[in-house]
Amino acid sequence: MNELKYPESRPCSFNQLQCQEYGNSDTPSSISDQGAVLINHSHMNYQSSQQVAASSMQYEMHPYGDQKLNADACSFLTELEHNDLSFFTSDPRSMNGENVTFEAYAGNESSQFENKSQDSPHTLEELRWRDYFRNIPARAQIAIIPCKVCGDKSSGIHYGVFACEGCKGFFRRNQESFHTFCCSKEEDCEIDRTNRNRCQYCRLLKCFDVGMSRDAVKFGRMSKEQRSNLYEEFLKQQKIIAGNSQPEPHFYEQSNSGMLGPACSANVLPTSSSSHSMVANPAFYNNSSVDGTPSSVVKLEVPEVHFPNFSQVSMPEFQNLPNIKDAFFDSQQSGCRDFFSFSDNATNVFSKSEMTSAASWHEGSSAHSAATLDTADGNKLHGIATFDRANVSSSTEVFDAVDTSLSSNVYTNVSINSSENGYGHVLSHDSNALGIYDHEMLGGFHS
Amino acid sequence: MNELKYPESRPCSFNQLQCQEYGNSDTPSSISDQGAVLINHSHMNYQSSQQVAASSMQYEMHPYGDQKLNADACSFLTELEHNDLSFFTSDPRSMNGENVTFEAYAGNESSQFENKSQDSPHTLEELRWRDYFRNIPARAQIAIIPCKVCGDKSSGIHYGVFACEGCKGFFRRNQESFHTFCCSKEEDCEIDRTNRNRCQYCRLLKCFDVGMSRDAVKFGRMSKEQRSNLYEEFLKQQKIIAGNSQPEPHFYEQSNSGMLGPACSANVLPTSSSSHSMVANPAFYNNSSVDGTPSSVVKLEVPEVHFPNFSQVSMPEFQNLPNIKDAFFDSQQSGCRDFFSFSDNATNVFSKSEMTSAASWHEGSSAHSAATLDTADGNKLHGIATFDRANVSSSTEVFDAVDTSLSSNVYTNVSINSSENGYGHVLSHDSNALGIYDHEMLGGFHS
DNA sequence: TAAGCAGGTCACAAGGTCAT
DNA sequence: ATGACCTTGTGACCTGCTTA
Ligand SMILES: [Zn+2]
Ligand SMILES: [Zn+2]
Ligand SMILES: [Zn+2]
Ligand SMILES: [Zn+2]
Repeated sequence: MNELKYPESRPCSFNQLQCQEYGNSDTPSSISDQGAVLINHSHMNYQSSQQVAASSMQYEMHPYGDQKLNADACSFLTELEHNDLSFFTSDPRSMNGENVTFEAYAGNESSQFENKSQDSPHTLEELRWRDYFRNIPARAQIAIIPCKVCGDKSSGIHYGVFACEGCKGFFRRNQESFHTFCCSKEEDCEIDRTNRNRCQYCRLLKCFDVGMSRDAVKFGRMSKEQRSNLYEEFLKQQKIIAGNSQPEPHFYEQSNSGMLGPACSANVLPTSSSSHSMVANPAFYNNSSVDGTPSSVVKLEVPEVHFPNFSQVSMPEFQNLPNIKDAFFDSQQSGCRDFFSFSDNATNVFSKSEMTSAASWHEGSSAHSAATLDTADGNKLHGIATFDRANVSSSTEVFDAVDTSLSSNVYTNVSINSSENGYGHVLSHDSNALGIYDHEMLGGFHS
Repeated sequence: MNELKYPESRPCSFNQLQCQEYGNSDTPSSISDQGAVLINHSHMNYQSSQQVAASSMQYEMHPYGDQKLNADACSFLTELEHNDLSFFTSDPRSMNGENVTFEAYAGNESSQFENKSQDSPHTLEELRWRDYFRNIPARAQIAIIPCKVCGDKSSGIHYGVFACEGCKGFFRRNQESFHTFCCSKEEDCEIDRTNRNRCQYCRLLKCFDVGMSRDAVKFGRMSKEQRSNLYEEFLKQQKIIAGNSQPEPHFYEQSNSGMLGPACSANVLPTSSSSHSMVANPAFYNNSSVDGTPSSVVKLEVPEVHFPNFSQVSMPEFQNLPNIKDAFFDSQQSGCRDFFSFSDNATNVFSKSEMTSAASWHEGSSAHSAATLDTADGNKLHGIATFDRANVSSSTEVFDAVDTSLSSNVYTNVSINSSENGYGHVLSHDSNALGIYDHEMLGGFHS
């Protein structure tokens, strides 16, 4: 039975946790004769603790300046094997609630997350990839990063460390008042989400071990560099998640409708229209009776999955959701692989989802895009975005590359000529899908 | 326990501040009988809720509303004596990790620091001098100067004093509305970057103590005097930083090679090559046996000074230094004076160093530059930069003004046609110095 | 013009609350 | 005692006004 006690003195730096004196020592935890634990923590000042946190997160220097990288973002699009990409791009600066834009990047066939080297993030594709994910809001990225203490979903950087609400409160309480903890085992209890409350001693120990400290407190909003570091950590976590996922093979039929452009192995996805619900509707993909009769029907095995925070939300409702300012929905192509990330920018992020199918089409003044996704955790998601085509068309680059023929309601094999970042507002999934194409997509919601 | 109150009325009079004690004890750590550590944490009153008026502190009105800085101590620039300047210039926007650029200005021979007149700042020389130091971005100078309140990096003169963004905002908020703060200790809490948020009372107190006041607000751009004062403050800070290093005196020889252009009183600096170390190498200047035999030798007493953060760093190591993204190394010429500034952009800056000699030369695809510097505090620094000549040549302005003859391996007397600031990546000091010229230089490291 | 700061903004985290 | 949720101070960044 070991006892962990610590003093109540105010700015609790680590050196105050020492047993005999207040000077610093690098000595790790040791056990006294009586079994009481003497914990020696090295003093951490503001900077050093930041560095510890950073190093523990394996931060790498950002390899490129923030602004310069978008320049040639889409230069490789001409190399696309499948050029039947349909998307809209516009200058994000011209974005607003009404102005719906859509962006697509093309890359190579390799999966951005699975295949990229952790150490050499200097390929153009990876740079583009990173540039993309910077647009995922910090809160969503933070939620992906586990608590350094217990592995639960972190809620931010607390006392210098990514930590969950629980560990944050636990650490705070133990900073505020006097406590004496004991470990009934070997002082090496594993701390995870489920058992973090079983041993306060080891939990507090771990809090210190991972670097939690009042001296590491950082107020105010993140600097750009910190934001970049957060992004790096997020990326790292994405890779881990992607590496663990075992998506099950799925079958779906692909058919050439003959309506699409020559280079497009087109498919027709008949859909039920006008559901005005944000919940994914498998019927959307299975229904074959639509006005525009497809030449062939694609069947997709699709579980019904609700988009978190968007379930059962009609389009007008969606636009007025209090927590959602706007939504972005952009795509990134790398060969024929599809990749999709969806987030409500609050707590839930579905990233590293393989897109098994996607469709884009026009409908009067609207442009639509739909996708089916295999998420990293084995679920399937469906997303449909409707864009105000009139607004999109006002941003030049877009329709230069898009077949705007409404008569055919399909996209032809078009080349992309815009490299700007754009965001597409996801307004609803109500639409018809008349074409299918393979590409990588990324999508998310800004809140 | 003291309470600090002050009214909301705009010009917050100091004498309206009141203090009152309440709250927390400052119990230090204690050791239990069994040797277990008992650590007492005081409750930290994030926001004082219960305050009781008691003893009032009397503050006197701050005597100065406007912060008058020291008189300008500028040096005077004379006409050019030596035009044998060799350098590279390029648009910094074209810079990248591979693209090394280099820029030089000419100055006169008189010592900027030692010989300058304090009282008559209106000579042509002084004007030039001012024009010169204005080329050190004010923002960079400001960043060197610590916040008078907490010591953090200041962002400018706020409410009359150099202050960081945090203390600026803190003071503003407390001017805007009524607050009541309490100190849980002795009203003398130390305010630094780490703990500035632990006692609002003492922080505000210090704001006043250092002279922050709405009456001291200064609008608009800096006057010349203010700009000069900023520079003085900057220099002062530099000296403090530089004073922490204790370089030992060192010898080096200087010789006239006769290989340089007509207007250049050329010298040859034999060097040991390929040391690949960022530390200044006196042998570089002492060695007289080189391919290009010098015609005469000059002996100078030179202390060996290591560039902070770059000591003993080989070129490959340097490029992978965790804290350094890239480095800039640029020079600015004004007349024939040499000026050099070296910084890791974090904590250490060696600026206003007189360059007593400099050399540039080509070596295959590389361009090199070496310099010896008399720093403002009387030390001497040595720096050598190697640039990828191919990349430099791709940025136009550079070689227009440079003799690129590789056969002679020297620079001729060329005229400078670019005044832009350029940044060069310092990759190593490994090189041979075959030419010497006098010019002003600025160099530094981006981190 | 451009430089430079006051003030505003709002992303963030500390600390408080309270149902469990 | 815990932790999801809330309130509030903080400060990095931006905008607009002012002045050289
Ligand atoms: Zn946790
Ligand atoms: Zn335990
Ligand atoms: Zn400060
Ligand atoms: Zn205090």
